[in-house]
Amino acid sequence: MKQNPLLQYLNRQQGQAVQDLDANVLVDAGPGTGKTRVLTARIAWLLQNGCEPGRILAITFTNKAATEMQERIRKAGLSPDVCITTFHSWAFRFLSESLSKEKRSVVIGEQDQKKIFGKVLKSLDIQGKTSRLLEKIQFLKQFYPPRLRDEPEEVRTVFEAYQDYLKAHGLFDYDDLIISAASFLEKLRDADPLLQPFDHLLVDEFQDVSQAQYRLCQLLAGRSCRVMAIGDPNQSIYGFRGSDPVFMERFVTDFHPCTRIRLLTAYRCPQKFLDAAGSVLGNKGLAEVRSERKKEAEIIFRQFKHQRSEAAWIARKIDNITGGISFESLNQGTASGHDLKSLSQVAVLFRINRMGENIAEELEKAGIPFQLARDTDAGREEKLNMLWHLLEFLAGRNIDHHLSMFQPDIRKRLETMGNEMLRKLQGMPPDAFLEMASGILGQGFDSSEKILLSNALESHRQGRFLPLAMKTEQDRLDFQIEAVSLMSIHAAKGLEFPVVFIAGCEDGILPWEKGEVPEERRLFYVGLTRASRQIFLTAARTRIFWGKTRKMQPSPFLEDMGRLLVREEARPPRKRKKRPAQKKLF
DNA sequence: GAGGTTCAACCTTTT
DNA sequence: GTTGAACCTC
Repeated sequence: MKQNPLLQYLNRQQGQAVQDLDANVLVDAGPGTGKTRVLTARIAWLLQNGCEPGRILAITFTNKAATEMQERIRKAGLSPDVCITTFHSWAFRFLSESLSKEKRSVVIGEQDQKKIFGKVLKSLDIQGKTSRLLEKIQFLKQFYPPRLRDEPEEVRTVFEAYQDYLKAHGLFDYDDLIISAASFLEKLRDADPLLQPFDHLLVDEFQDVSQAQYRLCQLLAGRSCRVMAIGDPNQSIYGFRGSDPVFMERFVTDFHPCTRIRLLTAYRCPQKFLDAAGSVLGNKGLAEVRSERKKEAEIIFRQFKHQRSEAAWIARKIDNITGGISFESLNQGTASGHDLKSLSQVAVLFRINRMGENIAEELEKAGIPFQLARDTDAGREEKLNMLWHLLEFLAGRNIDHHLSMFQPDIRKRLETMGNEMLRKLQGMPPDAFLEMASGILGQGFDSSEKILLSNALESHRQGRFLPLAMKTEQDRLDFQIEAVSLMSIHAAKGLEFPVVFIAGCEDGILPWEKGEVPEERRLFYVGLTRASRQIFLTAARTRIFWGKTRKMQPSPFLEDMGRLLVREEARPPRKRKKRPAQKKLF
C-alpha cells in the first residue's frame, strides 16, 4: 500500500496515537513533541483506512491553525473535504445550516457587545461597573448551561436582561455560538438518541477548552464517535477565560474506553531548556520527556538598572547575534561570528503588552526591523465596524440592530435617506462608496484606512463576517519577513524560535501580581519552551509603571532553575587600571 | 445631549 | 501617563 508522506517517520508513541482507532485517545503532547504532526497524520490514517472525509471533524484553537492544517492536508494530496475548523466557526456554520431563517442570528463583535451591554445596564439603572460585569457574564458563558446558580441576584438579572436583548434583536455573541450549538445538539440528541454527526473527532489544544466546549465535544461524539484529544496540561494559560487543564483528566473517564498516550520525544528544545522549564513547574509531567537535540545550549539571565538599559541591551544583543545587519554595526564591524542568519529567528516575549512598546523603541533606535503583535488601532477598528453596519443596513439585513449601533445623528441621516439614494449607494464602486460612507458616518479615512476598507468591501461581498475577518488579518505576524517578533507570551503559544528573549522577569510582572501563581508558572514554562537554541532572560531593577517608578526584584521563578541558569553581570567588572594615589588617603 | 472635568484603573485574549 | 467612565454644567 502506498504510504502517505504524512504517515512516515513517526516515532513509537506518535504512531500509536495515530493508529489507535479502537478507543478514544488522549495524547499528552509536551512542547515540540510533534503535536500537529500526530493530528495531521491521524487524519491521513483515517482517510487511508476508508473513513469518509465528511465524517471527520478536526477542531483547532485558532483560525490560523486551522488554515495551516488544511494546507498540510491539501499538500499531502488528501481529501479537502475533511472539516478542519475552530469551535466557533464550526458552531456558526452548524447553526446557520440548522436553524430556520427566522431564527438565524447575526454575530456581534466585541465592540458591539460592549455597546449593547452598556445599553442593557443603563436600562437596569446599574452604573460604574460595566466592564467588570461584562467580564463576569462572559466568564459565566464559558459553561454550558451558563453557571448562574451561585451568583448574586444582580448578576443574574444582568445576565437575563443581556440575553433577552440579544434574543429580541436576533443577535449572538461569540460565546452564544458555543452555547447555542450545544443546546441545539442536545435537542437533536433527545429527539434521536442514536444521533452521531461524525465518526471521528480530533481536538487540538485540549488543555485550553472551556467547560462549554468540553460539553460540546461530548455531544458531538454521541455514542460511538472516536475522539482524539491532544494537548499539554502544563501549557494551560487561559484560565481567565474559562479554560481548565482538569478537562484533560476528565476525558479519560468521560470518554470511555480511552487510551492515554504520552509523547516522550521532544524535537524542539534542548534537554537543558526542558529541565529548566520543568523545574519551574516543580518537575511535573516532563520527567519522562527526553530531548532529541544534543547540542549544548544556554539560558542566560541579566539584570539591569532600568527598563531602558534592559531594552537597549536586548537590541544590541540581537544585532550582535544575527550578524549585525544594522547600519551602525556594519560600519563599526562589530558583528559577531554567531551563525544566525535571520532576524525572523528571534523573538522577544513579555508578560504585558505595554512592555512591547519600550522594547520597540530601543530596537527602532538601533535600526533593527521588528514586528509587534497585537498592535491594534481602536479607532481604525471602530471605522471598520461602522462600515460593516452600514453595509449590512444597505443590504437590508437586521436593519433595526445595525441602525441602533450608530450615533443618533447618523441614524437619523440613514433613516431619512430615500430609497433611491440607498439603491444608488449599493451599486457604487469602492472608491466612490467610501467617499459617500465617509460623508454619512462623518468620518475621514486616511489612505491606509482606505486600502483596509476597500479590502473589507471585497470580503463583505464574499459574505465574510467583517469585524472578525479583518481583525485576524491585522493581527497576523509574518514569519517570512526579516524582522524580530515582539509579542506577549500568550501570543507565542504554539510558536517556535531559535532565540527567545523573555524581558521583565520580575516579581510582580512574571508572576503578574494579580495572577494565579500556578498559571503564571505555566506561562513562564510556555515562554521558555518556545526556544530551540538560546534563551535570554532579562530583568530591570527599576521600572516605570503607569507614570510611577517602581523598584523591582527578580522573578522568584528564576530560583527554581538553580544552576541551569547562567547569571551574567549586567556590567562586567571592568579591569580597573591602578589609579594614581588619591588625595584622600587615610 | 454635548462638552468639560475629575477620578480611578491599568494583564493575558481567541472566537 | 493614558483612557474611559461618571459626573457636572450650559
